Amino acid sequence: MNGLTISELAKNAGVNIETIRYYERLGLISEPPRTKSGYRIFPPEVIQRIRFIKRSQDLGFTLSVIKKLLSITESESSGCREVRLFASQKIKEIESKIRDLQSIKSVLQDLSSRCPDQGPVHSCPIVERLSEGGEENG
Amino acid sequence: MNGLTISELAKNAGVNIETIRYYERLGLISEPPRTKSGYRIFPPEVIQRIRFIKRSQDLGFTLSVIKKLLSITESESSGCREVRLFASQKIKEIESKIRDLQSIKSVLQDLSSRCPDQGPVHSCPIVERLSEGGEENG
DNA sequence: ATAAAGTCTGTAGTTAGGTACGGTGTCAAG
DNA sequence: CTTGACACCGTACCTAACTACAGACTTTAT
Repeated sequence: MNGLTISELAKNAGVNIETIRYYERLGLISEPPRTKSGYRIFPPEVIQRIRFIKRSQDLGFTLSVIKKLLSITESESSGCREVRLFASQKIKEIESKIRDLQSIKSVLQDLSSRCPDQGPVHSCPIVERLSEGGEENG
Repeated sequence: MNGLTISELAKNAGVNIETIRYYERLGLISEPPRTKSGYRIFPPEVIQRIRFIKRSQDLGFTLSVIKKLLSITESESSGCREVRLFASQKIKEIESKIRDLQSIKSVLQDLSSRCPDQGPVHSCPIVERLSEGGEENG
């Protein structure tokens, strides 16, 4: 039998042992067969599966999204379209996050540029802005 | 005495009561005086302080950074320079985050553009990329 | 006087993605 | 047969920033 113990799998996939058991609990990898004494024996293709998970995380997918993604790639009935849908949704999310960050950045840059970089803090426009906020008063 | 109860403060500052007690535990606001029966009585300026905290969060500062920021704005000896340092550090962080997101986005866009949006998943470039990764093989 | 609303404390739960530990059982080498 | 490495399970811990709850006490309104 050409299976891997949990630590062999961990080494091959580049993750912690506990992470594997965690993924199993979450249903990201299926429960492997066990030896008569209860040790997990993983089929080698689980290495690829864990790498898939890790690469997907790098692209900003959460584990719950990855779980769905995996089930799509496994089901025979579904195809490219659904996967592409995931991707385009994620692109939208990323774009919106970038916009948020850019507007925060320009606020900070504006404040910084008006800060004399010397003198007491009570004349600092950054602090003023944080202290007083915009126009709103409730 | 013109103090606020915790719920008055919460309403004025736009936060939850529990959040106020949480900030107190973290040392973001100082322990207020109490009535003889133990109720907190907040000086009105705490409203501004909590708003300061909230606005700083909006700009991406964590509570621990905000705590330092608050101590700077309170100390007489320190000034603009330190505050500006915080801001420019945060700008750098934001820029790096934007770069990360942009590179993730272009990977996804590239994959999406090569996806035929039909057909089975085993011919989908997105899935292929996730399954096989780049060149590395360990 | 009594009920409703407010406050107190300490602790536990939440989300996300793990990591660590304690106590026990198992496998391979010498 | 003993030692050491490995594995098992369940649970607790971690960061971050809250949020909720139980059970007791206080204040306010009627």
